[in-house]
Amino acid sequence: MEERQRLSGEFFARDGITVARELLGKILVHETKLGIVRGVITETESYMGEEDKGAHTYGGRRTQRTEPMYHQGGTSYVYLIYGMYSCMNIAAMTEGIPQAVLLRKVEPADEQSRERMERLRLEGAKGRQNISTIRKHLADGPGKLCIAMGITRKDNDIDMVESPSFYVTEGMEVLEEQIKAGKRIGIDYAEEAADYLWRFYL
DNA sequence: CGGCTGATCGTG
DNA sequence: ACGATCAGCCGA
Repeated sequence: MEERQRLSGEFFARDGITVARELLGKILVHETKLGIVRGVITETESYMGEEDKGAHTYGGRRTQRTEPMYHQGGTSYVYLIYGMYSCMNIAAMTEGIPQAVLLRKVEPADEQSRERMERLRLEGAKGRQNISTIRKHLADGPGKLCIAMGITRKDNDIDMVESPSFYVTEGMEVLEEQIKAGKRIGIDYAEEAADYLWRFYL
């Protein structure tokens, strides 16, 4: 298989909106218990530091949980949501500036990845869902994305610029006009910030 | 397809 | 107590 170039520290050292837009079409790579799984990123959201009412770091909340958001661009931030799902983010900017990009959706990058993602999702669903439902909604949400790519909180606070098993590579070319924007999901409490068009998708 | 709701637990 | 969610169930 053709090896693609890994994204550099410079890529992630930019603001969270630029990184969220530029991540579309790139390939998230994770070594799982079933082997390597590759997913093309097709939906992201930006969380913009201490001023963003929708962000965990709003008001400068630097706690054990939010610490990875403060780390250098390219650091993973994986947290537990609603008691049972994980959300996967990648920090943007530099140490001390807590911007991050939530990964909301991926598509399998190849057939082997598709098979592995289906198996991981079947396992994660514990028999509550049939294979056709899983195929239709393989990784189309932050929780499902994490299950499909085998991402857990063990993968929190990883330097994705250096890690041998968790990183992002170049992928498909994306033109500006292919990028759509909308309101972020699930942050109705964030007042005016709930209306910012900081969700990006293809 | 759209709206509503229970599940479940680490964090502050 | 409270979620950067999901899946099942309902009605259209």
